[in-house]
Amino acid sequence: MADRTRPATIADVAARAGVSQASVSRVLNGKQNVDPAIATRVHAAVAALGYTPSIAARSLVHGRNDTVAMVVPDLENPLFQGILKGLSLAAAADGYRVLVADTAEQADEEPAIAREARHRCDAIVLCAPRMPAPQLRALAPLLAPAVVVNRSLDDPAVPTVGVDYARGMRDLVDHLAGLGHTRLVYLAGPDASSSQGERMRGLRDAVTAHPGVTVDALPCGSRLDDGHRAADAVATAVRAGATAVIAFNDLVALGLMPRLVELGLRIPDDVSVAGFDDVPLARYATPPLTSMSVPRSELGAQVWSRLRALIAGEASEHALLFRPRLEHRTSTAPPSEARRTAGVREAAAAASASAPATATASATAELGVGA
Amino acid sequence: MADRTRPATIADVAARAGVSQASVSRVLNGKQNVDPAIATRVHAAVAALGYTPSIAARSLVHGRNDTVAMVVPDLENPLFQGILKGLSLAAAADGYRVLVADTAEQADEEPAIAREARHRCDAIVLCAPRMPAPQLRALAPLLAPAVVVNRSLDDPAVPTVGVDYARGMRDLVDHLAGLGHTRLVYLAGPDASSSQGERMRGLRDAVTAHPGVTVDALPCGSRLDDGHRAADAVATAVRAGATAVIAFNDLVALGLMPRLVELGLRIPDDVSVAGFDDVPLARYATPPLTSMSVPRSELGAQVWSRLRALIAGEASEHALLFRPRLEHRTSTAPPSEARRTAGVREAAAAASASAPATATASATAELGVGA
DNA sequence: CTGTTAGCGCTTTCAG
DNA sequence: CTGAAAGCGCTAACAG
Repeated sequence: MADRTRPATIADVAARAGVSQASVSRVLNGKQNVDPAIATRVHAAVAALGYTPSIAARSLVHGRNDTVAMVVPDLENPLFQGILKGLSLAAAADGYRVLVADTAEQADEEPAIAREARHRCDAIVLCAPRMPAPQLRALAPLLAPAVVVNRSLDDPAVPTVGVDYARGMRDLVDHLAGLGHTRLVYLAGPDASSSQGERMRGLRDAVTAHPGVTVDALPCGSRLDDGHRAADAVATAVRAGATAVIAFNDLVALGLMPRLVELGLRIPDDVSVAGFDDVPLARYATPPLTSMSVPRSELGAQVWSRLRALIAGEASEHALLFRPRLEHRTSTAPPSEARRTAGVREAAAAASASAPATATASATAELGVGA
Repeated sequence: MADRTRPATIADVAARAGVSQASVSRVLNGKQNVDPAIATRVHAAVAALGYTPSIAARSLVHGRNDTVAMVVPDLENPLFQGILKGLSLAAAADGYRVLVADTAEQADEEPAIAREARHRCDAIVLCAPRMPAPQLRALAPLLAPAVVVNRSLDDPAVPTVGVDYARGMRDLVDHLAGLGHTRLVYLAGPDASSSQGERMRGLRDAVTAHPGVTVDALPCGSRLDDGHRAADAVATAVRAGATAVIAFNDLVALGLMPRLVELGLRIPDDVSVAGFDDVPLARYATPPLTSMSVPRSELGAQVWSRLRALIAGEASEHALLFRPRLEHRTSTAPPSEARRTAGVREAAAAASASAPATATASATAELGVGA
């Protein structure tokens, strides 16, 4: 039937149906009023030839290709995955597809990758937590239509969909303080990460609001391994009187907890642990991990909503910020009375048995009110 | 300088450089020998105009757009993510980008989604574990160039990159049998999943090879929740004498373990638990989860290697199958002597205290030699 | 209502 | 070695 050597073109269909290409185009795009008889013949020809319009040709004419790009630093991060999924599904509902560009954490390559990806698509979603703010501020407008996700940007022309990390941290500290914790440890994320900065801000606000509470920041990272490696330092801090740990995110918390247990600490009896992001596994951790829930998919969906508006030529909407929600689980509880009141703890003794005594105080930074 | 209203075209560059479009094209594509003087002027014009070739126009002429599609049933599955990441990175190294098409588990929509995605790209990667084999066998060739990942397909024209799930299961049972376990429980994945079928095959082989060993298959699923929900049934089986559980994958195992502990069972003292895939979190689970490691990124990289060959017009390579590697961790250990020899167990009593006595025997299927 | 005619921006013969 | 011209496949005026 159909000639399998060369994909059928609109000309083939027109010839076969005995009409002009314009008519075929009209029929296929439901334009104007077309004689039903012609429509029938066109459809028949299309079916017989197995014709499908060339995306490339159509893109050239229309100047768009119904595809949007999303650059992500790491496809394996649950947060970015969720955003991508939400975006992908929402965009698909409008006939758009998503092109992914994993920058493999190469922050310096991001601008180039973003431009290239944008060039192939009608719009772009920037997820670049590590990119210096000035650089992002300069880059984003050049990529328009673009929306920035997971961080803020002071440019009304570039919509933003983010998470109020500062507020989330503040709420988390409120939670811990409410339980009676006064000496907290924070396992910090990558210095370059924008959300890390926002978290620190939230922490400072919290410390100001809770005069009796202190938070020591320990350098850590954003992944499972980082959390695992930070366990010794945390144990040391606990021995020195800390009763709760806030991890940069759930991955860090999840990597941290088992090692803490290995070091002889009980969670939450000896130390409470909280994460951030509320990844699916958090509720199934041992013990179930208290976390600040972030609506990953919804972030992606909202990104699409803004991107679509931009593509349609509408003015950019207001910045959107989701407030994380506390998911209180077993990993956080009031400090034991002994730990709460005394300077010396039973648990500390247990911990010191297996934990190295290496002091990491030099890397520690206590958050002052104005710090 | 550059006119910001309309993107510069090759004609603009040609005019500005005072040469023909053909020359511009030649310079930009490094074709033939071009007069250095002309090249210089072209480059200057390009820079001045901020010119970038139109991807759409180029695609129309070349008949390709340096993009490949990948359809996945669920972007949140760690296995698929890993494959996507590996593919994305490998493809990027050759100047290709990846378009993702999440089918949101709508197996019946897959063919349509796949065709649509393929139509926008030069090739496609099919990850469709739930699609009936006959349907896939019929579809894949129509999508060529295409490669199927994570399952096999009996078509020499369609390359395949998969995981030897049967062998993995076999090896896992060997491991468990070697530890002394004889009564195993298998938490089965979705019936429609091809890898579920392969796992069952491996299980049957194993049972045949180990005369004293039996495996009871319990319907379960492929996600955290599924594992969590299956805990009661597992506890019942343990009370009835089972000493080890093999989960369809790590997600299931990770969801299962905490609930098992809640029900009063100790892992691995009362019951050993093993997963499959070796997701990053497995090693940080409580207890660390024994799993069959699958090279996720490598799968993606190999997929790209095959796809690239196909795009280049080379003959399709032989099917590739990775053999999972055992990662023996704490969650599997020899059964306690008491459990191993006696028909009655101490742990069972503990378990029965909190676990409902509901029998799930009706949903159970023991694997016979020829089953 | 339908056919004709220009392009969309780029590459590529084919002359010169 | 370079320019002119012919498309790639499709859509969108513009006439009829």
